[in-house]
Amino acid sequence: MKVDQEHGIVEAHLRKSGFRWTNQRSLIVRTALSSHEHFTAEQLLDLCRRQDPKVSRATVYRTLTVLEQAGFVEGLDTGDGGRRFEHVLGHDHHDHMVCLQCGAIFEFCDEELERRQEAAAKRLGFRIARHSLRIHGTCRDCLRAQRSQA
Amino acid sequence: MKVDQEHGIVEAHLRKSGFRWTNQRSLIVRTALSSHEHFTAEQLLDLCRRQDPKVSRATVYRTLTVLEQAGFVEGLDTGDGGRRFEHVLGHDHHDHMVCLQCGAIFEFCDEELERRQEAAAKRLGFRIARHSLRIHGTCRDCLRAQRSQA
DNA sequence: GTAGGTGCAAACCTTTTGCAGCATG
DNA sequence: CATGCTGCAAAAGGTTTGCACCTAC
Repeated sequence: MKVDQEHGIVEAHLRKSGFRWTNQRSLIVRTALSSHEHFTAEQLLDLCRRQDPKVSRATVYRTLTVLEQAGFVEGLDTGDGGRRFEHVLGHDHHDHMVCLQCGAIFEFCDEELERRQEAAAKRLGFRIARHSLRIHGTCRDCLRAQRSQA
Repeated sequence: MKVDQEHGIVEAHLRKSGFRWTNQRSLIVRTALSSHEHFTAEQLLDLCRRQDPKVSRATVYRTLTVLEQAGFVEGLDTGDGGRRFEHVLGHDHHDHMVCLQCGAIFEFCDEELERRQEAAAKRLGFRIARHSLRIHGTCRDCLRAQRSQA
């Protein structure tokens, strides 16, 4: 199964980087990889606790930090002070549109956008580590709902 | 002076929108307009308190909300849970590169980037309210410092 | 055996809110 | 003079940290 394979990749990478591979990390990684949504730290904690009720919040946060630095997970600000995470393994890079009405997140991708960002960075002598393009607005469904109400 | 003029524009707009024009709002707006940096709410509070030590934190936040909704100010997540604001009056829209080493923020602008975002939104039937493109990485100066150290 | 990781609870930081009093229109 | 705004202090929400114990290597 895909999750098992990716789980193995993460394990190998973290071990090679000198991290210990604990039961908690294994569980958190597996849970994150199985989660196809954009999840909050709190949601991930809940999911993990279904398997092992005594996983601590701190460990989930600490593990998310490790995973984010290793590049397996990406966090994106939701604009209201919170963050959502998504795993990146096996996904192509994409950007996000966030509906301010219903909170839905849509993914999209545009190669040209990427290229122009790189060009802009080069112009300034800046080395890109990551980038985040978020478009906030109203999604098709909410627009439709608004119109039918009016 | 430019700040006075912009201050007048904000005042007129808010009055017209049914908001009251209080001493506090006047002070906060003037201070924000005079601040050419990307400031945090707390920094703005400090600056205001130099003029009037009893301005409250709540009023600064409430005023920032009003200004943001009116489109005079834009907030951007710093990725660490905080936000920085900038005033928008008289500035063209631009995006940001944030140096992860030194925290410096660089502005850049690319019309084609804007157009392609609009095209992507149109494809999904999404109406854009605002968007935020942040590129994280290492700035020219920090890269140079790294190299000279090595 | 010894780093490094974990769980707990408390601390932290930024932002929001309830409420009584005040000032604007 | 009524409503909207302010200041205060407390609450809220998300995340981090100190510390004693535990466990992978």
